Amino acid sequence: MGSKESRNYSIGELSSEFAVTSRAIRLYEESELLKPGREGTRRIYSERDFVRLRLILRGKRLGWSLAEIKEIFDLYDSNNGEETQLTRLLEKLDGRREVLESQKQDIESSLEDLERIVTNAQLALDKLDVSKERATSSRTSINKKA
Amino acid sequence: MGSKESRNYSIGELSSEFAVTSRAIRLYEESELLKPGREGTRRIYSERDFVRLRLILRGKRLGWSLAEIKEIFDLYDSNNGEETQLTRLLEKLDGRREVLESQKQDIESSLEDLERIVTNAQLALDKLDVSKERATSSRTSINKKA
DNA sequence: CCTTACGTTAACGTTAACGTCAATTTATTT
DNA sequence: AAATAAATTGACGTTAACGTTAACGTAAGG
Repeated sequence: MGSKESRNYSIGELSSEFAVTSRAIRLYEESELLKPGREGTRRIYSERDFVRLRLILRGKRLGWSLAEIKEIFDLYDSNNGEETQLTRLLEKLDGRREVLESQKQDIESSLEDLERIVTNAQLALDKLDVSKERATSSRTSINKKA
Repeated sequence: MGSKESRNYSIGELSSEFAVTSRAIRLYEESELLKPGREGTRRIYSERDFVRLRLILRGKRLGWSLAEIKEIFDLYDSNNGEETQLTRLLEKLDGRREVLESQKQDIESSLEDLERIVTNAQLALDKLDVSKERATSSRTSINKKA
């Protein structure tokens, strides 16, 4: 059971894989988001760390702070099967879901705004093109007639 | 034409309306995101400022920096109808759209993750409840038989 | 006139999230 | 063994986005 052939990673590998500096990765450890093992003095990252780093960066792209990300990790980790903990977990998760949903709504509003602006700009641009076309209509019309 | 009965706002009104400090609002001005008029020394905000403030806060909820938000505003404002500007505007807008779309994807991945965790927690909780129910089955079964 | 509420500028403080050395150690290649 | 590459631990610097405090102005109400 539980014998996943899991690779290990050096800090440099993670760094280049995810395009973050090693400084950042160490900071994430200091912030208790990653807990790499040691091989002597060197950090040795497991598959779990790999996954977590991906989650961290995804969180960052959504504008979350390291503290918020840690809260989620802790939440998930503290799942010890006790009813109180489970209930609390569910509550917290629901809170997060709400935030995500409203964030999604913000994005959709933004996309709508963008689209309106794009449409207007396109319209303005088309008008300009039409003017130009008229300005060169002699050549153009010949082509059209042919 | 163009005679929209537009209200004006004091900094305090905006502050309480959007639940941000006046300090923040002044900072947004300093960052050239808002350009309120003056009535003597006091700032007087127009409907346009009102709308922009809403946009600013939406941007912030999406994790954007004030500089990024300003870039968008500038972009939008610089729409002078020249072809080069229009083209540039469209390019930039497309860039923004890509970011928004990928951000949306991040959110959906997060929501999926959440749902998986919730499902598991629910399952674990249900099992606990079932155990409890068995423990009190005498009373329960009477009710069911009746 | 005095108080109260609201607003102003200016300046310093703070926190988060890193960047940037510097000095040293460890591992690998030649 | 010597050189090179990759890591390590401090420690200090930096930027963004405000918070906080001080010292003062202004307008309204009692």
